[in-house]
Amino acid sequence: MKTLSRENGRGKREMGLARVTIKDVAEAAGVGVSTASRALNNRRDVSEKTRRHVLAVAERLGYVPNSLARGLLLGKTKTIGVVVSSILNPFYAAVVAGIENRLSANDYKTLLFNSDEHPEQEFAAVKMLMEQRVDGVILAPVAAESVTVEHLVDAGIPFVLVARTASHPMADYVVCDDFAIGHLATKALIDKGHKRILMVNSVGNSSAKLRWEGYRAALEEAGIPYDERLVRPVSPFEPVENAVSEALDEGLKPTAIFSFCDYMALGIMKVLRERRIRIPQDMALISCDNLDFTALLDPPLTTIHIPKYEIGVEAAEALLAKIEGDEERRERVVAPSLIERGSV
Amino acid sequence: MKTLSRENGRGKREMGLARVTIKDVAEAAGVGVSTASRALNNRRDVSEKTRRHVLAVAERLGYVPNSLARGLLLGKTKTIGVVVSSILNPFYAAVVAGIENRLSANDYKTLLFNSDEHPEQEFAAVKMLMEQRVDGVILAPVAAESVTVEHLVDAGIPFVLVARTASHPMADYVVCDDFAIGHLATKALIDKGHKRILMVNSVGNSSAKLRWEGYRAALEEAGIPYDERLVRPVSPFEPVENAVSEALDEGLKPTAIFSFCDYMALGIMKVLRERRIRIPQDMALISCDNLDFTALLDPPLTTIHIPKYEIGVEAAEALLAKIEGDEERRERVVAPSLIERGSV
DNA sequence: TTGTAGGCGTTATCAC
DNA sequence: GTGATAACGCCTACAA
Repeated sequence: MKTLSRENGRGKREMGLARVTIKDVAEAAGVGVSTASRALNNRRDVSEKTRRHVLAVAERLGYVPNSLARGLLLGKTKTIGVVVSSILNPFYAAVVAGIENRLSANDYKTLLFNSDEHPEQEFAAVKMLMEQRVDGVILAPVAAESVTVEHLVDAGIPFVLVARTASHPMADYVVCDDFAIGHLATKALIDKGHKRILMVNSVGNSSAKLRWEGYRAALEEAGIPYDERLVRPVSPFEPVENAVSEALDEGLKPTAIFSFCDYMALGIMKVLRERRIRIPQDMALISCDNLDFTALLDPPLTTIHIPKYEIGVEAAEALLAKIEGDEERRERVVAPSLIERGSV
Repeated sequence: MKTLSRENGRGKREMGLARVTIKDVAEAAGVGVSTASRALNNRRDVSEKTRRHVLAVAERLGYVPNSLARGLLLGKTKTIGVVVSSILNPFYAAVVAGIENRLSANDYKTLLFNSDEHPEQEFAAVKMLMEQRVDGVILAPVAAESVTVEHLVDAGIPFVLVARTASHPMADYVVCDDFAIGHLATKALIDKGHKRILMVNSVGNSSAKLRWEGYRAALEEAGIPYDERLVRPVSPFEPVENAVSEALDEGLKPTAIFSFCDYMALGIMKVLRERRIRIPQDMALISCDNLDFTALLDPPLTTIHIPKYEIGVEAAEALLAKIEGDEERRERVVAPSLIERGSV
């Protein structure tokens, strides 16, 4: 029965891995394991003298506590799982940065997964997180109807949706006011005299739906008829360039474009540049996110600011509260704002 | 003695957490735990019939394997720790994306930490990773002289440096050829007739040092005297704008600027714009990274392409090989390339 | 204040 | 092909 342990032990020693356990520390310090444990965890019920001694011995031996063992015993890992579509998207990078900073302030680790906008990948990620026994999950759901959210609710894992919502009545969330975004952007365009506004939208998620509603509301308020053909849902797997080119070729004669995000705006600008369509003289362009490079584009991009980092921070706080046992529903909607620059 | 376990059990059940263990599955399926384990892990030494039965029962009960327990026993977590300065930096976002994709292809999880360019934070991150018992670490060291690297070597944890190196002779790494970058950029400027080239550099890390050497080499080859005042090391905590403004105010009369990265170039462009210094007519600007927005800046930025994603992939592969027991040293240096656009 | 022992959930070993 | 059992490293209730 020693085989397993010896093999493991040797394997690790060969690689020089920290094989020192609390038992080793206790023995070397000439105390019992529980005393060592108490000392290591800065508990009060140890004499100051032994505490110092144990700590010194642990240091000398290069003792590294094993979170796996601790997590297994305690049923808590101090780890939060985060699932967003892609960390390559600076929008989510900012959100995640906010989450991570807030979480680490409370001594929580962040386990990050990308869904790449695939519901299956999203689900698989959450499954992994459950196996890792994370204490909670922060999720930017791929779709409004999300099996993943269902699963999270069933499993009883504390979670908070971020940036996007899902239609589950139990879900807490921290999002930007997407209706307001759609309305704000469209109205800004209308105020400049535009009537035929091409909306290059995302598809499937809650933001796309709500911004579209905001777009329609603004049109209606201004008495401008809604033209379905002017709304282009672009899947994340399709290059924006194609969608824009198509729309432009169909003779819809838009005079302005409302882009779902700054990244799409980049593609749109590329197409316009190739076609020698000048911004804003021939075509106005407004976008969303306010990523930091937008101010230095040619022309500087008019965009809707979304407090990305702050949304991440708030999501983390909401989750922390839930984990601490706060039963209150959290439905936080933060306000966007218009950043006027040269593209409208 | 039941107190602890009962309390844990209840606590979890209250929250609805998956409390189903392999033992529960075994009992419900009417088999022993080892049989259940074999079935769940798709081992051959189980009859197809029982395998299917066990799997069905597990599914019905909503069994979620506990990676903590498994990791504790096996001494392997299938988790890799990654430490970069900041995921907010699109350069590292790309590197991490490459790492994550390659790793998940081999069923490894990625545990991500930011160092924020602080050696202490970097060290703390690695400490956490060790507590989590990660199987390996990928690190973009803050400084060339790194206690963290030392620590990693001492602990015997397989690791690979990425994007930057450290001066430890034992360290494997995957980097871009920073000397070549410095040389390439400087030469491109020299070829356009520039002689007074302001280098806005980073500080402390290996890339900064090597690019500076490349810069000097290119100058020397062209017979241009090296002027120390034209090299500006900018710490990550200092806004580039200040450094550039200062340099400009000192009457050094540079005709071109070599920026350490596209992000710094953004700040540089802001300053130049405020001062009504035209690019490239009054001042040439070349940068590094080739982030995707650079093509659409005003003017489009000439920059050195660094294969960020690929570097991440290669680092992951190198680490995987090490973990599999490959003893071979890995010192991979990938080539940069010049992307000529309108800023030079 | 300190030591002893049990168990968290899993898998490898060994006997059947 | 299957089942019992011993660890992995840790923390805490209890006894001393």
